[in-house]
Amino acid sequence: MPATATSDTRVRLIDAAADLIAAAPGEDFSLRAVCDAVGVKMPTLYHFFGSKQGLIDAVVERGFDLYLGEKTAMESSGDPIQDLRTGWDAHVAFGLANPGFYTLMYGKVRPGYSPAAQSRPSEILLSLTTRAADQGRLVVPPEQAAAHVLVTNIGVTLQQIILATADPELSAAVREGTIAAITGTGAQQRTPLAAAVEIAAAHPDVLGRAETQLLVAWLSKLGERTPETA
Amino acid sequence: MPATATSDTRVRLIDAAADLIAAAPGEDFSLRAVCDAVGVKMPTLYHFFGSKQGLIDAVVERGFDLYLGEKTAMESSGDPIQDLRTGWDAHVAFGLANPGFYTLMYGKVRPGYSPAAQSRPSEILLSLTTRAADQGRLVVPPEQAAAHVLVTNIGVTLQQIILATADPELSAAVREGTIAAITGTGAQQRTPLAAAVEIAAAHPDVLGRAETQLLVAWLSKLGERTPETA
DNA sequence: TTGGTTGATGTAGCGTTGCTACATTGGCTA
DNA sequence: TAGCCAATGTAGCAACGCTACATCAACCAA
Repeated sequence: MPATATSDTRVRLIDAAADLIAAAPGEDFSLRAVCDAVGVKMPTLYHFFGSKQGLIDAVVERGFDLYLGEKTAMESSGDPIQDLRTGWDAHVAFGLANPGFYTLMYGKVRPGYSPAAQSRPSEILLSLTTRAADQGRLVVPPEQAAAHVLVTNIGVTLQQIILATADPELSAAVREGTIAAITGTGAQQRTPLAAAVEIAAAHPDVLGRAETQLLVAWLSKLGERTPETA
Repeated sequence: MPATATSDTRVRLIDAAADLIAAAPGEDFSLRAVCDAVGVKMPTLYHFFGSKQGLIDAVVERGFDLYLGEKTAMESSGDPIQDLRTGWDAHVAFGLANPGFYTLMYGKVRPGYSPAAQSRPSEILLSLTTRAADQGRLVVPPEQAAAHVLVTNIGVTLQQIILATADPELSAAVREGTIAAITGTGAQQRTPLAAAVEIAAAHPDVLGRAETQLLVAWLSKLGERTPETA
């Protein structure tokens, strides 16, 4: 009797499937259980989704919508590397909060297959590494940096889902290790600020004399106020 | 009529299952297909393995036997960190060569479940990090170092299985990034200018946001025009 | 009004799946 | 020789993904 907006039934089927998946992440689920939950017979489901994989695809799409909805809610800090950090933590947090969605989005291991919607967050990631590269802060191409971040971020998230335990210490360690690897930042023995001052002073023509003088002053101030970088 | 050694049928069932799994890694497989391949009926399979999961467990066990057989074939270099590198590469190589086994061993994501046999390679890994820690070469506890290595190693392997493409460059980058993270030996490959950018961007409050942005731009320009400093 | 098209749903049933109750066989041992 | 037990077959169950077909309501053109 109903038929409210643009196919309410379709949405309810996706919701029911997502609920069943969330109740048993990583496990299989029955289409008949989905239909029973909505109060509809199987041909209706097949009318909308064509196959079980079609329904799963729709659920995955919704998962990425949810994920990106949370992610775009946080504004950029202006620093791409810092954005990488908050993006990493958001990724892990989403996986732990939604293991059902996450295992479908990133936990299905089959050669040659990955959900099309994966490209959406991947492009955001790539834009961040590209900005970092434009600022000369990467020691690897932005594509490889993005792949490096994605692969380790997924690995650390899947592991925590399997253990059913959040391990923020491990996540932070892998995160910082990854960022250090793509930026070339490691344990320092000499202060790079002093070295940067030398380079600038040796090439006053590149920026102009006044700008160089100001740059040197700023670098010195930075060195005084950030003693941990020495 | 046969009945050669200690249950030949059991071994042949495992072999047939492994073949089917290898033919379609990550996909499901049918017990009847396994039985047909061996020329036996289902109750025989159930006599030996009790359930489908029982058969899968046996296949996984064989997968770890295979993996550890390859792994223990390579002798120790004497240096635990170097052993970590060769162990990493052996792990990735095994996953790429045996995606069917590997997805069962490390690719099944279900909260609270992981194959018992996983502990065998994990203990080898932990003994390596423990030796490294005894030599004072780790900046984190050996348990966290082992977890860090395992998680990134699995992540990089699963990704390459999904893409059905070996990416030795990415694998090596993640490997070295991970080792640098647990040993604290940062790759000193980047220029002091990039390091200065890093410090400035991490402390935008010292100079102010606009000034920091200008400073970053100047340092980047300086880097482009003074290639000899790289 | 009429008649046809289209989307949405139900009835019924197909073949396959994991699994099992039960019967049968064959070799080993008491 | 008698009995036990591991190994295997026969037959079938319930649940699964999927589909041919019919039905019904809504819309739209003649």
